[in-house]
Amino acid sequence: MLHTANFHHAKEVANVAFLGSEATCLLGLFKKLPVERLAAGQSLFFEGDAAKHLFEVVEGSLRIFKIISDGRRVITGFLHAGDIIGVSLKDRYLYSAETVTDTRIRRISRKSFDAEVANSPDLRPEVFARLCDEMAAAQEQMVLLSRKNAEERVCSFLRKELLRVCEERADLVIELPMTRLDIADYLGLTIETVSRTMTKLNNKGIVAPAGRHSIRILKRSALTQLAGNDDGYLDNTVELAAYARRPHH
Amino acid sequence: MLHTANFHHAKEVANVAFLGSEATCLLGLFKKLPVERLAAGQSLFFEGDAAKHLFEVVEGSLRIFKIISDGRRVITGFLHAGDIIGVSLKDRYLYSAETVTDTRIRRISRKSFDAEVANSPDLRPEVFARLCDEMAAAQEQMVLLSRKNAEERVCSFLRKELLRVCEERADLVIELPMTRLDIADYLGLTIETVSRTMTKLNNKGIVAPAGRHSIRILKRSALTQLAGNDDGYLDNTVELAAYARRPHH
DNA sequence: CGTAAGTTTGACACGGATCAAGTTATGTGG
DNA sequence: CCACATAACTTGATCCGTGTCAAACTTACG
Repeated sequence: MLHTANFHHAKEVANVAFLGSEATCLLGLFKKLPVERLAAGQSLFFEGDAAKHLFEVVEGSLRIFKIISDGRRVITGFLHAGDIIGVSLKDRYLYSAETVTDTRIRRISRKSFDAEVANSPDLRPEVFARLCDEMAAAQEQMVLLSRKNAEERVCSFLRKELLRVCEERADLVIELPMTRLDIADYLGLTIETVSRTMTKLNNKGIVAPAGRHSIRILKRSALTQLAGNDDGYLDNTVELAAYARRPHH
Repeated sequence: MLHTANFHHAKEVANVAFLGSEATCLLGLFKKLPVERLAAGQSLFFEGDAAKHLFEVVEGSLRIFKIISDGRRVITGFLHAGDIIGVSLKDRYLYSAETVTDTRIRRISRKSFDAEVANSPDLRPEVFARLCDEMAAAQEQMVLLSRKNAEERVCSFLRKELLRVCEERADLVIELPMTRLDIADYLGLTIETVSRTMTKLNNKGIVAPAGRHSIRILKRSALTQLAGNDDGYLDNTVELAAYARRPHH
């Protein structure tokens, strides 16, 4: 089995049970741990490795992905500052993780993490909440991959990135640190289709180019519209009516 | 917001905190609760409803699904006896649930469930394990929807159903209680493509028809082969080598 | 036995993949 | 700081797998 190669191993300091840290949130568990730096394109761990650590993303972005036969890659998610990698894992990593940009992380052993969580009832709801959010995101992604066309996929992606950085802003320039290939492998498309779709959105005046790794959102509402309403219960009256009209069973 | 309409409401008996039940597994929490019966095609709850209950599937099968604009349906999973519905939920159901067959279920209020779990450290690892399994399944499904062709999808599905019922058997006739439309909406295909793919697998001598809701597996290994190895770390040497060969960043 | 729902099969269309070429960034060494 | 090399991206032409539309067939059930 593969090791976490290609990675500048930091010594595992102070990871062994400093119980009673009394952190009030999960990120608090990482606070006292040393920060490690990773250059862009480095591997953090591989799918199948023993899941010995959890990681806090302090700064930068990562991709997590799975590889199947003949080298097809599926990116199941991107991670950013404040995210924790590995909450939903048992003994093995279910995916590989690589940095997209230069990144700073902190790591905690699963052993310490589990011990802290077991000892602190306050933390359990947050672990649970993070798991649920991860699950909800996975389900939205299944919807996207199952039933959305290229334009809906790209708009969903841009909208998600937009919501992540600014809840309500007017400048509307978002950073997309990942490459087109990353986006394609995340959206279940090819790099060419992503590119063409971006061009189409330019032509429609919905977005405008702002450097290779940034994009300006001109019509936020159009983006939402074209994302193909997967907002679920916020307003699914229309969807459920259409569903009822559809012939099944 | 929609209510759990179309559903024969049972009175909510004995759901309020009978702490100290000392169940050693999650299913134990349901043991003393009354069984409810549902006919095929009944709704259990709708996406967006307040998630007041968790359900144990005692017997039968259910589908969980999301509906998006213009009525497109995505089935995110099927559930069977022994499964628990709603572990990964916070306040709202993220999907709708319907019975596929006549079904028997037990229900517990989320309040009781949470209280029992909070009070019993033994149960927490099982909650966590079920969440992780659900997450792992969701990721496999993302891989399937993102990068697999029709044949790989159908073979993956048949293989999954096969592994679910018999770990190692020779008779190899599996029940598929759901309709072709259900399978299609689960695999991100159309009913016609599912049908044609099944026919192709017949012609190849890999499966044989055994009634509308059953199928005989003739070549189990071929099925595994054609499923497009997403087995991850069990043997991903080949995949990783192919990935390394691929040009990126 | 008749009807309707579910499924299979066929003909054709189309969205996105593939193959190929050209263009624009990014980074590197002189 | 510029010239060059290379990676990343865009655009175009064509192909193919799956979707769509339509019809025939099968099964379940009243």
